[in-house]
Amino acid sequence: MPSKLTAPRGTQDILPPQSGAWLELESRIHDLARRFGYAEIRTPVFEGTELFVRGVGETTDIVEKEMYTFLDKGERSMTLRPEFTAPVMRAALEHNLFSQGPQRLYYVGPIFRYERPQKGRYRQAHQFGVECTGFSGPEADAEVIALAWELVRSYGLTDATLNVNSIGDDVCRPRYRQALLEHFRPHAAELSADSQRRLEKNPLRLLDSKDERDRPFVESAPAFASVLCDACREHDDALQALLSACGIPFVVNSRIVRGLDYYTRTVFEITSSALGAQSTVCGGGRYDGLVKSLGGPDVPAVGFALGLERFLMMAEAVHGARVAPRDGVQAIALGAQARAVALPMVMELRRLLRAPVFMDFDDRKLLAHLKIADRNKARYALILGSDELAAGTVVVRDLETREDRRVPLGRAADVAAALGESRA
RNA sequence: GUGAUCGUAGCUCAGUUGGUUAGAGCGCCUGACUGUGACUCAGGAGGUCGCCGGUUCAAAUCCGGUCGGUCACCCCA
Repeated sequence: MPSKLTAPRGTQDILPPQSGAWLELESRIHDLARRFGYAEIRTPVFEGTELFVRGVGETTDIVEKEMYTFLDKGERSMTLRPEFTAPVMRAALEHNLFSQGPQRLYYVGPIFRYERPQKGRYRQAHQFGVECTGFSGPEADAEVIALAWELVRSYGLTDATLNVNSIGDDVCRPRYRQALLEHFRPHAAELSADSQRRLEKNPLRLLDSKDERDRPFVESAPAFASVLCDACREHDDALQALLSACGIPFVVNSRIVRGLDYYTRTVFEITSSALGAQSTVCGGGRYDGLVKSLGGPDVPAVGFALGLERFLMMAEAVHGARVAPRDGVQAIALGAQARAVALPMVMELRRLLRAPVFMDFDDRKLLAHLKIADRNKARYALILGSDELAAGTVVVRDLETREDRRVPLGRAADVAAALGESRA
């Protein structure tokens, strides 16, 4: 292919019929969130860079090397959002939402990360996520997890696994860190180069290393559960009991640590074998310190982000590409005169019917028009030629049963009724 | 950022040790069929062989670079 204009690396165009799957997912997301009592929030696609540096964490990979940052014409450093949590908290803070009690917010939209693309990973990706603020108890954790799981469940994604873990709080995390250091340090020389580097910086990260050399040490590492403080222990136990009571299947996975700095206590991931190496479709947890660190009140929060591209990949792996059922009407008018009569009726039908009404304006033979109807997966064809015009009728052909019916050409409502699909 | 691998019609791919005008299937258009679709048959359109440079009498084919796709590492949705 000649190197003409192409979509930037790591981005993709979503064309029909794939865009149909997106539309359906998004509409189910809005419906699901609404039923859980969450309201949508929309924030700018770019923000001042400082927000992400403070909100996501200065030493995280996202901030260190994955952000699309640029100077605007006023010399301000701006960044395309690499995630939603910091912007949502910023907006909530800016508009004083926290002084109005607990908030249940959700978002859907694109995020940007400058990474090498691979399966399930893009430079522009789309996320659905929720943020539940103002509740410090495990019920909020359970609610948020239940919401994410409900989406997975409603799609029948049977190969998904919910992994839950606790990474403690200010009291016990330092203790755990210490325990890990003591565990790994004696074997430092035997660890992978990456892990040696991570050891002093962030020993928690060693736990999700995929390197074979690290495996034996990771497996024998102490679980966070062994050093959890009483408060965190209680929170975690209660969460697990709630999940069980709600009939949500989960596994406790002590290797789930999450990469963003702001998490406290509960962390969880929904993973699937259908996604290749990027096996996480949804990740989230509690981040009680985030709002305060952004200069706001001490408000607890839980949330998650779910990758739409990855979710759709899972859905396709389980269900295959969907075959759309026949739906709608193809209006076929033969000749200019017939078109002039048909067009107003088509417009009227588009008001009366819920299903799509297709019409091609080219001068073609009936045969060609029927082929187009077939390609459009129309259920009915409305045929208006010179014979019909003279008789004041229109032929309604059921493209599935191949039955023809003649109905009077008078009112579109009669035609709609003949199609038996008029809108309530 | 690192590594592997691949770039030939809209799509999926052939193309023999470098050798004339680069092929197939699907899709698209037209016709067989004055007005009744998934089948059939016959035609047709569509390609600077990703791009740039090199080797050669000769490059889709060999070499180098570059861009892009894919997969993995890192990290994450």
